[in-house]
Amino acid sequence: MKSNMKSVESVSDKNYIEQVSVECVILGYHDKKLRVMVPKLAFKGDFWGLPGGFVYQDEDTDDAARRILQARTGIKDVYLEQFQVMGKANRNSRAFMDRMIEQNTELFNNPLAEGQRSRMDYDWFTRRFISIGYYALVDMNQVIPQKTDLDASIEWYPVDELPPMIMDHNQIVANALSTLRLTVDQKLNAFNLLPETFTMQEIQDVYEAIFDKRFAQNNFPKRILRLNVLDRLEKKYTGAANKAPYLYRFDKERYDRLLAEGDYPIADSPLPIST
Amino acid sequence: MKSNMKSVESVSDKNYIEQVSVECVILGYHDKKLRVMVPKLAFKGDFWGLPGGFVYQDEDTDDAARRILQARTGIKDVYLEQFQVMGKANRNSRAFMDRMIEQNTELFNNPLAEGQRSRMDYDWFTRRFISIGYYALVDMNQVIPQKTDLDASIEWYPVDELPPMIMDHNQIVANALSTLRLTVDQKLNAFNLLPETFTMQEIQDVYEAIFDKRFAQNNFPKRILRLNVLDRLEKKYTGAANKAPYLYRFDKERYDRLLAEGDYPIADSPLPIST
DNA sequence: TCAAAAGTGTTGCACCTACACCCATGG
DNA sequence: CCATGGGTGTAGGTGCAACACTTTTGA
Repeated sequence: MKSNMKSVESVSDKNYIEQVSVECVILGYHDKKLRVMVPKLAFKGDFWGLPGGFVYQDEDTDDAARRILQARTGIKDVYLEQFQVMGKANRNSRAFMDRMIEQNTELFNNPLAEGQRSRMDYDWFTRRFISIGYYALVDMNQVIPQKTDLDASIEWYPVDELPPMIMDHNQIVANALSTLRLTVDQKLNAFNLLPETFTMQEIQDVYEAIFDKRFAQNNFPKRILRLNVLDRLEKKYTGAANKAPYLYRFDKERYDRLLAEGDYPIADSPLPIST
Repeated sequence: MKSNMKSVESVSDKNYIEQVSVECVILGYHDKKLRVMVPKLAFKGDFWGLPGGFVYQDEDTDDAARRILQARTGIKDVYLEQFQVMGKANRNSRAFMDRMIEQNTELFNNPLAEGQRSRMDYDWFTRRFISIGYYALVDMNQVIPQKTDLDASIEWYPVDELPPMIMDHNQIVANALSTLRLTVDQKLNAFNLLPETFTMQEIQDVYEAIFDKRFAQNNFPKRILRLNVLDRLEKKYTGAANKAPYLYRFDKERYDRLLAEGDYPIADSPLPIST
């Protein structure tokens, strides 16, 4: 495992927790579609895989996810939720690694490669891993996908047009979406997909993208304003030949306060807004 | 770590995945209350802790949870859901272990104890652990709590009268309940808390226990029958001086079929029933 | 005949859907 | 003054909460 592996070489010495990994589903929104940031690996053979990594001994798993996200998104404060553990005994990267090595023999059969270390890294990587799935919600306007030196490319793919990914990564994305749909009414986290301020139509479009379903245009504002967590700001003059829409901002402090005061007992909050 | 530790001695040789544990919240229902099965440890000092354990290299995490559950409940087929990962870097049992050893010096300062192994086990146990939380839903009528040789007692506690447990275990129970409340309408798993057949009043009582909230008596049957997953059986003559209620059975096959056919897209299923 | 609990019907309210209509803006 | 899209109002339907009522059973 030469050159390209250099950046993660001696991975077995890195003071990681063994056999535990973190996988990140980075979700963004643009042009009425939810999108996932997916890197393509810098090897021959068209391998796509979710951004992932390992957990240092002295690091919260949340912080590990944040570190991995920052490398690809460049931003530090990311909305993050842990949503699932992949814990199957036969869950390992051996099939993928073998396919990958087979199609990149010139890299891996190099007699100059540090044979011992390669073997150790191969064994380390292909053990059974318990993987913790996180999803992140980011404002695509603030993020320029950053290639690491393991990536051939890194791009946003609409959730319904994902490339075939390695291992169980397509399934992981599907699970992340299910969880988002199930919990968005409790967590009110969809706003993280938009800029600081947004119009009513934009947030409605986001909800419609999340649920792949249209909502009534007159009720949506009523329902979402009833939550009492949006501030209405000045109007947004776009230069278009129509009425200027109002801008809104999600007041996270107010939401947290309502939660803390117990006025929002999760079981009977003034939700759902997504029915 | 003598005598009582014998049953888990040489834990470091057991081919477990390192620094990963599983904690189980075993939920039952009786007398209008949700209850949790909580063992009390067989040491001086009143230590309660959730049933937990470790994951073998060749074992699914789900199966590890099942194995741990079977030891305490005696039953093999248990409804199980993974709901959270505790991943804080400072999450370890050192504070608990030190308190426990302090109050049980006669066991741990015994010069006959195998000093080396004790030390190794102490170090193994008190490392930082990433813990996977599962909750189980069981029919209390089918379960007799089984003490393992680590338990002084094992009992059902109402969720609102739990003893103070070690580490973050009280918080884990709270999170399990939040998850149950959030997902019960999608998973329709509350039936696992009752026997095979049950009356309408019983399942309503279960929902009321889960949500700590009353539901309208006339609407509840309508809503839950609308789901089209309950079979109405013969009446149940109890000998009581009142009308005999019908018995119902949850038809899991029908539910699975509806899910598989896509008639129940999770996002807009004919739910919720718990509003 | 009565008490107890199961089960059903009625009324009012809240919210949702569908549709129509008004408003602000720039050309 | 018109086209465009934001924003709001109305009418009909559905479902839920509260309450009252009927039914079934054993004593």
